[in-house]
Amino acid sequence: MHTNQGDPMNIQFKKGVLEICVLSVLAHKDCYGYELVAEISKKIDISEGTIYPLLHRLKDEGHVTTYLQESAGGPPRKYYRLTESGRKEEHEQKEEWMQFAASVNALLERKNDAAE
Amino acid sequence: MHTNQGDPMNIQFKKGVLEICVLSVLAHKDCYGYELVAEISKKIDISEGTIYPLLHRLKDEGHVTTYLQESAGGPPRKYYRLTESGRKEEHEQKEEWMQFAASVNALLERKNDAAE
DNA sequence: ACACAGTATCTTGCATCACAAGATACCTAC
DNA sequence: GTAGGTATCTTGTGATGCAAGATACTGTGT
Repeated sequence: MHTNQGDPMNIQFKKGVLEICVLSVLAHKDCYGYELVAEISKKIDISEGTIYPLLHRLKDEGHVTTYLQESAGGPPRKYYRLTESGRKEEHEQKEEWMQFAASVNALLERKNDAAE
Repeated sequence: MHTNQGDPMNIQFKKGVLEICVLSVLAHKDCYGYELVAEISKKIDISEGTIYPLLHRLKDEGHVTTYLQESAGGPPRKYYRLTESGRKEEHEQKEEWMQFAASVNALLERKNDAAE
């Protein structure tokens, strides 16, 4: 798969963020790994070598459960579904991200030294 | 030093972001390391074990130059000043961050599955 | 003189997480 | 059977933030 939109994009920026992205997509609908890569790559480049370990981590932590489902042309798909704990985590991490991004923006957009 | 505002804050979120934060503060005025920690910690918790390696990296990459200056009560301060390359880097990374944050927000704020 | 706190710089070892590259396997079409 | 698209997973590497500590200068209190 290869669905990036040109730029290499700073890898470091993604640290920790891809987890909340996955949780957020799963909050809308159950997905299988390959599908998640395609879905998220519309906005942020992500590779399969990233998604599978991430999904296994989320399962180990009890934030998702899985079920297998046949597919037309290919091996069976492993779907991931958010648990209650996963929904709570999605909400908390989203809040955290929003606050973090706001803090960074406040730092970057300050045009004068005198400010506070 | 200890200037955080309560929360532990997701460490992973900071990866790569602290660099643009440092560049951004230096774009306003020359600073020494200890001062940068205090300045940035108003918004985002950062430790000294992070700032010094980061500043050395920026110097190795030619984005900053340094000069020593006596201080009233304590050892001399090493001030960091942005180079032309540093200003360019500051601008580019800021653009990159803004676009990245916008992409993440777009993913997180999508309320319906049907969207695109 | 001595100890201690505040200021200031720097280093070492550790943890986390994304990625590239590749292995595996299923199915369809040629 | 060979190639390509679908799909999952693993291994090793790299980047970078942190805790903890070492170093050193200055001023204050005893």
